This record gives sequence, structure tokens and C-alpha cells, in this order.
Amino acid sequence: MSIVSQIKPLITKELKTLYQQEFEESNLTVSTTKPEFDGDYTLVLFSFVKQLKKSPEQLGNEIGDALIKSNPEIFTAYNVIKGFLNLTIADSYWLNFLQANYNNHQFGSKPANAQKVIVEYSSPNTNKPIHLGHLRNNFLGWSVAQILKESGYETVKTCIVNDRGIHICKSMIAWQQFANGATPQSTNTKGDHFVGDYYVKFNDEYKKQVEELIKGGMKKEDAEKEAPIMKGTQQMLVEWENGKPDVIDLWKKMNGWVYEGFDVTYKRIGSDFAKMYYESETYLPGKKFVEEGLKQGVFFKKEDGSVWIDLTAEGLDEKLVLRKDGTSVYITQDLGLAQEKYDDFKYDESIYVIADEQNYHMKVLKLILQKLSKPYADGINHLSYGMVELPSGRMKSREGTVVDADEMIEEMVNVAKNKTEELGKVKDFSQDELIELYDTIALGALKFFLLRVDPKKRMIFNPEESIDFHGFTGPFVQYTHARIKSILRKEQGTKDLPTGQAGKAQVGNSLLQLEKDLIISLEQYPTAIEQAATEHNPSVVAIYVFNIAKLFNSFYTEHSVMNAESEEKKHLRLKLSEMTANVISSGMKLLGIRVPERM
RNA sequence: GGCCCGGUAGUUCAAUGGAUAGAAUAGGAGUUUCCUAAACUCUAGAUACAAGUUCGAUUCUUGUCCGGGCUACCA
Repeated sequence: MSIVSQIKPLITKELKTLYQQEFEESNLTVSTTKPEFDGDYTLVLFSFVKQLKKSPEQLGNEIGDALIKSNPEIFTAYNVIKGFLNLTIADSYWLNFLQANYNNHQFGSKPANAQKVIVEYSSPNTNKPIHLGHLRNNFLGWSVAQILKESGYETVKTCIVNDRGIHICKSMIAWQQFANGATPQSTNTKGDHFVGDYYVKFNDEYKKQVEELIKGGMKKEDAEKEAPIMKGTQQMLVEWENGKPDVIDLWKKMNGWVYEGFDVTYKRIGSDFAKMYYESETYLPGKKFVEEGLKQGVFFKKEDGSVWIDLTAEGLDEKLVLRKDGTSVYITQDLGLAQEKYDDFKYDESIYVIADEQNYHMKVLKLILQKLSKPYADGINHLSYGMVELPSGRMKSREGTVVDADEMIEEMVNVAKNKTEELGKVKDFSQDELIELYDTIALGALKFFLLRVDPKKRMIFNPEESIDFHGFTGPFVQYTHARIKSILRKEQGTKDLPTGQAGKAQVGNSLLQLEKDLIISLEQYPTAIEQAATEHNPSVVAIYVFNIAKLFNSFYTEHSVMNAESEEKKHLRLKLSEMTANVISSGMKLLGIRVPERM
């Protein structure tokens, strides 16, 4: 149990005995004391002032006295400044904590809570190679699932592959017209890039044809409809839906190339899924919902045969759920998929990692399922994240203005390689070890960069400035870990810390400020995970892990571990170092980032 | 037009309604007989604007200005 959650009941208890009044623990504000004041944790007193009709100073003194008197093993001192009661926690408390947890690899993880949560993420489109925006999605989804798992949830990762539709036909028709039978093998191109190139080619050709038609005197809107390549694409979609064998074959062949390419990238970035769903298989079942909704009177049919839901009472619009020709739209498919996922996994909560441009869509999806009284409707949760933009604006696959994931990773690997060689600290590494190290650093930098920001905020990435390896970055944290490991390699095994009053003298008169800061910070790790889990926000972990690395580096510069003032101090610091390394390692793992032993 | 987000140092990001708004980078000045200088220390620099609620507002409310998204019988 965290120190804060131990302190709060003690305070409410004292308040009750002192003033005969009940206070909710949730109304107490207890936070770490600002560095410029004495103390470890601070209670804000203002909220009681009115209710108890006493001055903050008097209140602070009375509460402080009472706390120390009844809990001398926890509180050793206090001071009141303005409306703040600063409490000092006993060194022995911190030492006991360190002794109990320095080697605890489960620190921060919670026992199973019998809740199942399903995380749908990645969800690629089979004619677009993975770009930086998709990476944010992949890293977020993976990390949130991992954080929830650490918090005791059973987690299931899934993926819906957008493998059908008019856009897919675009790359198919471009391949037919321009490829002359070329394949990824014949051109030595990664499959997803190969297909993506034809998607871009389609758009180039389409633009050209439209311009020609306009030059020939046609209106723009008409030209866009009449361009031969577009008409061919629409024809192809009809043929696909009718199951025309050679279209289906081509579709399978090209999707196959894409999946081969995706597999390589997924493996590299560590994305994995318990189950893949394919839209080509889920786009029909949603129609059952339409009948069901009509029967329940949740949906209504217009004269032309199209089916709608009226959400104006909820402040939204009327929304189409089935076209007049009876074919399903995006939301119809999602209704079907939600049901299918529930049938498969019986989840308590279903998280969708989808960009914020779909906020409205997801709101509608949840609302419809609620109106249909689906048991899983309330558990639907949209993890909405902001787009990754370039300084010039949004990335567009169609226009080829994207930061390609594979290229980005390669670039980061090169930076890692150059820097490592320049520093020359691992000259004895084998080729395999070097490759693994470059990969660890490169992906660490990339993942940290994308995860350190609050998901819901959009972020701008400037390709001109490659991702830094200094400061608030993955490599900084990794470096700190390597540094600690280097110390730990020098000393095998540590002695137990002396506890109690007698032992306190042996460790030194008291903990030094940086030692204590580090322990306090380590103690907060489970709280950070908890916050990250409830908020579905990995940046909480990233920020935490960075702060503790930074703190350790200050400590490291200021105090020697191996040449400590005494044997006891040395072992105290070894434990402090070991626990810091463990917490860094497990925190980074929650972000999907490995930490090296040396770098 | 309507609806939904966002606006914090030059830049990229923090801050359960609480103390003098934190970091990182870029800028300036330093640190290596001693555990990894991918580090550390010091320095300078910001809440778009205006009201309101409050003992206290970056945080809550309203308005203005700016940016983005959605508002498809596309997905």
C-alpha cells in the first residue's frame, strides 16, 4: 500500500478525535512537498479552515502534533507554512521499504482482478504502408494493453484489417494497368510498399485523367466521376462483391504481398495480436443489427429503403445505418464487429485505439449499441489519440507525404549506430550484439518519443530534426539503466540493511537528501502505473521513468556507490541502485521498450 | 453555419482547484586524477485575450480571437 494511502486514514482519524467531525479521505489533498520546503509529504489545510473555524496555523500544529504522537514510527517532524502542513516521514520507514522491495520484480504489478479487457489497435489499411501515425497507434495500443495487464486485467489484443472497399480496388487497378506483371520479388520491394506505390500511382493517373477531361470542356465534378480509371475501379468493386474469380484472385494476391510486408514491420516493432479480424469477413454480419433495430423500433426506414437512426435527442444527427441498395456502411460493419468480438471474448471493457477524427463515429457506435440494449455497450471505450502531423500539415498516403515507418526505423538505427561507434564503449560486442543494441536504442527512442505525449494531444513531428537521444528521451533512460548495471556488475550480492534505531546509526545519521528523494520516487511507481491504467495513458509511465532516471543521474554524480563513506552506505546505495534499475526496466517494458545492460 | 477538441518559455512537452507554473531542447557559463560525460551543475526565458466563481484558477464557467477535427448512402 502506498505511503499516501496509509497517511490519509491516519489524518482522518486524527481529525475525528481532535474535532469530532468526519472527513472523507477523498477530500484530503496530500502531495509531495515542494523541494524548497522541509518535509516529504504535504497536507493542504485550507479546506478545513472554514468548516472548523480555526486558523491554518493552529490546525496544522494540532494535526501535526497528534500525528507524531500517535504514529512515531511514520512521522518524525512537521512544520506549518501558510496553509500547508509539511510532514517528514521517518528514515526507518523508507529503509524498511527499500529493504522489502529492492529486489521485488513484481513491484507495481497487481494481482488478477477477474476483469477482461479487449484492446483493438493498429487496424491497418491494406494499401497503405505503415507510417508514423500508425506507429503512434501501435505503440499506444500495445502499451495500454501491457499497463492494464500489469494492473491485473486479463487483456486480449485484436486488430481489424481494412482489406476491402473502393480504395483497395484503386491499387489493384493501377497494378493491372501499369505493373506489367511486376511483383515484390521481381522488383525486390517490401510487399506493403510495393502495393502502396500503386495506390499513389492510381492517384497520379486519376488526377491526370481528370485534368484532361476538364481541358476537354468537362466540369470538374463530372470529370471526377467520368475519369476512366475511376469508372474501372467502381466496376471492379462491384465485381469483387459479386465474387468474380479473377478479381478475387488478384485481391488475394495483392493483400498477400501486403501482409508479408506488415509481418516484418509488426515483428520489428513488437506488435502482436490474439486475433485478427478482416473487414472482408465482418462487413456483412452487421446487417442483422439492422433487422433487430427495426424490430425494436430503434431504427426507422425511409421511403427509398435506406435505414436510419435518429440521435437528435442526444444532440447528434440522424445517422444512416444501411444504404438504400441494402449494402452496409462503416457503422454497420462496426456494429457487427462489436458483437463478434463479444461472442469471441465476453469482455468487460472494449478499448478502441482510433484517431480522434473518429470521435463522432465512436460516440454514435456506442450510443446505438446502448439503444439496442447490448450488455457490452457500456464497456465500449474509445482511446482517442491526436494525429501525428508534419510541419506542413497532415500526412496523406494518397499524396505520398508520409513518414514511412520502415524508413524511420532504419534512420534511427543509423543514428544509434553512428553514436555508439563514436563513443566506442562496446567495442568488444559481437556483430549480433551490436545489431541488437542498435535496434534497442532506435526503437526505444522512437517509442518513447511517441508515447511520452498525452495521447489525446496531437503532435507535430519535424523530419528535418531527427529524434534526439538526449534529455527527455528513451536512450537517456536506457543509458541510466546501463550505468546502474555497470555498478551492479562490480558487486555480487548485497547485505541486508540494518533496520530499527540501532541500525539507523550504522547507515549514517540519516538519509541524504538525494537518497531519500530517490526512495520516495521509487515508492511512487505503483501509483504511476495505477494512474496510467485508469487514464489509459502511457505518457504517465514515460514521464515517471524519465524523472527517476534523471534523479538517479543527479544522485550518481553527487554520491559514489562503490566508494561510499561506509560499508553500510555502500550497501544502501547498491540497493537503491538495484531497485532503480528494476523500476526503470519494468517501466520501460510497459512502454514496449527494452533496456540494455551496456551501451 | 452547427458540434467536438486544443492554445503554457524560441521549440517539443508537464502541472488530482493549492506554495515562487515544472522538464527537455535550442542560447549563455561551467564540471572528467574518482562507479559509463548518451551524464551533471549554474544561468536566462511562458499560462492567447477579457470577465466571472473561489481564501486560492494553467486547471472550473461565459465571451472574444487563433488552430485542428467532424458535420459522406467513403472507410
